[in-house]
Amino acid sequence: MAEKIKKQCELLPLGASMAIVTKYYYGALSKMLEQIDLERHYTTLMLIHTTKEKCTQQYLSDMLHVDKVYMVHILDYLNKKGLISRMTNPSDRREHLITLTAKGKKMIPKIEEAIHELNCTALEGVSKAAQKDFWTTVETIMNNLKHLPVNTVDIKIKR
Amino acid sequence: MAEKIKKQCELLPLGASMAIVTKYYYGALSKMLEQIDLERHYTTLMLIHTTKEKCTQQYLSDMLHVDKVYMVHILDYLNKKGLISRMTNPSDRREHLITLTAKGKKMIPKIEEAIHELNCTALEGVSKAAQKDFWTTVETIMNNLKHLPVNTVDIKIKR
DNA sequence: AAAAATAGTTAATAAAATTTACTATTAATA
DNA sequence: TATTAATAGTAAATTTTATTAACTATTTTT
Repeated sequence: MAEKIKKQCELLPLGASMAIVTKYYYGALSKMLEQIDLERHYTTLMLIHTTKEKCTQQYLSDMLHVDKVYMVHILDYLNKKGLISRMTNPSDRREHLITLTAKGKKMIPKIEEAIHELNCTALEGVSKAAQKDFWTTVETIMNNLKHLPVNTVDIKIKR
Repeated sequence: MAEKIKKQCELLPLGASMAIVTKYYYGALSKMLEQIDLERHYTTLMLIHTTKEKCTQQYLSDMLHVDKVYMVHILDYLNKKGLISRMTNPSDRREHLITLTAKGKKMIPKIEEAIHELNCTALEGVSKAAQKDFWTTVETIMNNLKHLPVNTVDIKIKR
């Protein structure tokens, strides 16, 4: 009978490798950006900058897969730094539209540059074709995992 | 002059995508394993099981890229659950060798199965060749980022 | 023998994330 | 149209994850 050989990467959680890459990446990014007056939440700031959509807090939460409660905290932080402002959407007063302040906009190029540079560093030695395949696989993985049940049960209590 | 077109994935941190995959993955894994009496740190337990190396706390910290201080906390948790034991290495009494208890060993198959299943789910629709390329790229990224300076300065004070 | 390095721990703190319960507003529906 | 349900965001409390500094014990280096 043939031995059933399992590779290390099949047995260790795929998520573990992703977590390690994430740690390395953000560790390096915050080191690269230590000269600017912002220690955290570069990604949120960049998303506010790059999005063409109506930028509500819920939108940011959905895009970054962060709970809206924590998003409040992130935006409070960015707001305290004077980088963003919240404005009630007059056509739907539940929504707060998030925009960059002048100070926030001024900070974008440096962050943009650091991200671009770090992305390039990370993918050094990976051919353009392999990079494309990599992103395709990442997207497939996301789609495969997206709709699996998770442990955050949301029981509605009838009052 | 040619426009310099930047793709979304070039501007948004690569780490952001990795973070999202990580979240999805562990969310699904802990859902799959909600029937066992262990809510966290599946990866650490699996690594203790799979490693052929001398399994010290420092080794686990290095492999999972978790600070040794936090590793103490993780192992305290696993120990409280009765899944691991610590034993001083007689040939180097600084080291504590970590092993699974009988209870710990008994838990492995279910975790192993869940990880294998979830890894397969995650990579569904990705050809074997593309999977191999994916892992190669992940490893390249890790190596490219591994030695970059990070923000955790470690100043030794002369006494 | 003294100094430096390594493995692990403790306590304190900070950051990230979650839970529950809430207000305000809009959409659905009976 | 009045009630109910859903959505967007907030507040407070708590838990989990991670970091920092200071420490003991042991081994290695000089």
